[in-house]
Amino acid sequence: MPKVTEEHRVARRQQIVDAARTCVGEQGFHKTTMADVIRESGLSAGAVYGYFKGKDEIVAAIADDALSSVDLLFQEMLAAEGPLTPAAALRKTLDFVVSLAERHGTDVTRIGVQAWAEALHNEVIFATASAKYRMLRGHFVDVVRRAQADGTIAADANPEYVGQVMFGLIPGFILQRLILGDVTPESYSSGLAALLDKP
Amino acid sequence: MPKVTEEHRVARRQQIVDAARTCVGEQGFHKTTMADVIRESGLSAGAVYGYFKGKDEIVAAIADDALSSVDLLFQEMLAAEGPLTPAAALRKTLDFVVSLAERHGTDVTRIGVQAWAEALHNEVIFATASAKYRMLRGHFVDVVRRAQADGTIAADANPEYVGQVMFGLIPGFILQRLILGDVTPESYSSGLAALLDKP
Amino acid sequence: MPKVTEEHRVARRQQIVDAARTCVGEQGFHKTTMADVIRESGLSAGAVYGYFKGKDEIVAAIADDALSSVDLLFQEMLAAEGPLTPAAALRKTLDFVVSLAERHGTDVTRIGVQAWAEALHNEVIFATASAKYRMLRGHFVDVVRRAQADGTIAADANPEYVGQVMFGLIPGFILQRLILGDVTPESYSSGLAALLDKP
Amino acid sequence: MPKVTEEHRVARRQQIVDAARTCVGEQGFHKTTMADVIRESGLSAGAVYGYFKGKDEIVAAIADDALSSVDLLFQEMLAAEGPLTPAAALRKTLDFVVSLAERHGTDVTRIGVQAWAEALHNEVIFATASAKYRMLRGHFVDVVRRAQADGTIAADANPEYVGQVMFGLIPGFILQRLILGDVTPESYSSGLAALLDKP
DNA sequence: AATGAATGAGCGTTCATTCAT
DNA sequence: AATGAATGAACGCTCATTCAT
Repeated sequence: MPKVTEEHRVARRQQIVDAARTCVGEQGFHKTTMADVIRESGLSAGAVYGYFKGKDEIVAAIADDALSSVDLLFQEMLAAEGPLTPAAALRKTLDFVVSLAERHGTDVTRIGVQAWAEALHNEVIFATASAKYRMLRGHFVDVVRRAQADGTIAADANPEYVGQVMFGLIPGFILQRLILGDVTPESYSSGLAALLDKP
Repeated sequence: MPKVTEEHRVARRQQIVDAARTCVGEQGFHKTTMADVIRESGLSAGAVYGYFKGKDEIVAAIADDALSSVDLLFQEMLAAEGPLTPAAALRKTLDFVVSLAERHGTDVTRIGVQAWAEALHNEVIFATASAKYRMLRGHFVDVVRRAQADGTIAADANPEYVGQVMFGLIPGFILQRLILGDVTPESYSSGLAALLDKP
Repeated sequence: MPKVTEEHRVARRQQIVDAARTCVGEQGFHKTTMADVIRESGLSAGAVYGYFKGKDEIVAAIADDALSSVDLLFQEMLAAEGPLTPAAALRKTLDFVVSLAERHGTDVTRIGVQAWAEALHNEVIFATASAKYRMLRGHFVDVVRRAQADGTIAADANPEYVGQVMFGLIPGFILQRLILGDVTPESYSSGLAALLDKP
Repeated sequence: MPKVTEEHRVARRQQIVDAARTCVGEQGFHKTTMADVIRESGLSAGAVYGYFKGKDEIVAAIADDALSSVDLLFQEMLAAEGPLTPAAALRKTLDFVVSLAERHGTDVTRIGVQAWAEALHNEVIFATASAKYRMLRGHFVDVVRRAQADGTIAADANPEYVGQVMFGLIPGFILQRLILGDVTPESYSSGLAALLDKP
């Protein structure tokens, strides 16, 4: 039992998650078999089980990744002080979602949609989704609060509720992009602008 | 028990779909086994296979039902001539979604979310989802066109794009309701109103 | 429960056997399902079971028919008194086999081959095959005895043994015809003649 | 138990084929279930499916074995130069068939008869049977050609046709042995001799 | 006599996981 | 640490047969 560096372990783990993500992106959580993941990862069954207790743990790891990814944007976006209108925040988010979707070989948003469904029957993923989305929505609430400070949004509005709506626009964008294939950040943003700009 | 009426056949079929919906609502498409559906339906394996070619066909039937359900609202809503602001249409839709979710023993929106994920890897369900959602979104586009006629929305806006946004708000509502559990038609509508009413 | 004439019963029974023979000729005994037979016969499940106890009985009926068919020839062939050399008897038999095979829509010899296999694991069919083939072989033994009387065959030969050989040529003819497809009564007879006519 | 030698794999495969042959010999191809083969082999379901894609492949393997077995004799018989009369070749073949039948626990000729029936509805087995029997019959044709060189058989006879007859005697021997139970290489050979030796 | 919907045991096969090497 | 052959419970589905009508 030769000892192995921590780096090695991390790299191996990532190798497995990457393989699994590829499989899940192509076939979904349930059609993906451990044999698929093992083959794609280039490791042996025993090795994979040395890093993950079982399929559930791998699925949870992928779902976690996919669910977290949008959050990254906000860390830099909100760090930059200054005015950020809700419309601008949404536009940046949509652009980021698309860039995520087109990155790598696998469309992360497809994994995300899988995760939504999975969350309804899998406690671990439910907890992750719940936490990640509460945090993400919280960022939108922050944006709303800034907008209220700016006077862009009425001061007496409930910022939580406005945050629900802003956050709530994202899943619909992802879904239409995947299933109807005809939404773009431009079309969606301009549609929102038209709704906002009351004549 | 031969020589059975058409009604009987339809009832039996519904019995199976209902049983399957219950199972899928509780466990998801993939964890639901045919044995589950058979047990829940109270029929025998052979009987179930007399009405459906296989599991895929049952899954497609449930997904179809779930995906279609919201459309019903629009048939009456749009039939009523007269002014219908986008905000009002959305509010009515959300109320309807909640009433659907609370109807029966099974929350239809949970099936809907399953169907989104399934559509990404199942051609038949993809086609259904695509068709149903294009139609549903089309109804919102109609509402937008009326609003443009009324002057509620700028005449030079692209109604398709505005329709994308209105339709796009629904999945986010469903998802937050299921995963975060704190959105209501009231909160969501008032959040939207705050966003719309520019000071 | 209306009474039905005996003719009607016989006709119905034949209808079922014919349907079953067609199916078995196309798919073999085991791939043929009762549903196939029921569909092909144009009757209902209940009706079929009114005439036969079950699949085994139908299979036995078909096998019986197929196994019996060659015997018919001998009844007329032997009835005609006069010299009948073994070679001539065999030739007539082969011609008859071919005519049986090409009769109707179904090749009876294919059913026969099925029956050979089935006889090895099915007591009823074994008994039938055993009886029919013993009788058929007996006819050849009669031919041999006549040939011995004529001096065509040595008087001290065991006619049973010669009968084994003559009868034994038939399955090989049937098999080569079905699987190699290149034997004819002519080729086979002339091959036998060449073997017999020692230079 | 990883890292297994090629020998081990071959042995395991044989273990499965042997088990399957035993089952098929007792019950026939169709009554033999995978559960039977699995139980008889002493392996697990998964292990069996690691060596064969499915039941069809196992059936094909057994049929192939059974159909090939007689060919072995000819390789040594024909290797020995020198006169080999058709009658002698046939006698040797019959002896060999009987020795095959009595070898092991399973009578290979029973499997062979199954294979004949199966070939009529199974392309793979048809192809195997066709090839094996064409080759086997070819060996008899070689014997006939030698006999023509020796003057044992008329030079102007078609050796292919004589080969058909010689080969054609085997199935009839096998069948009578299995179904009538009263033929032996001795009785069959002496019957043939009586037919050949024209007074 | 005839119907055909219903039954349910049992089929062939898969796949997450283990453990001797 | 790593291997991969082996496990076996559980899956989706078929089909000979029955029986209320």
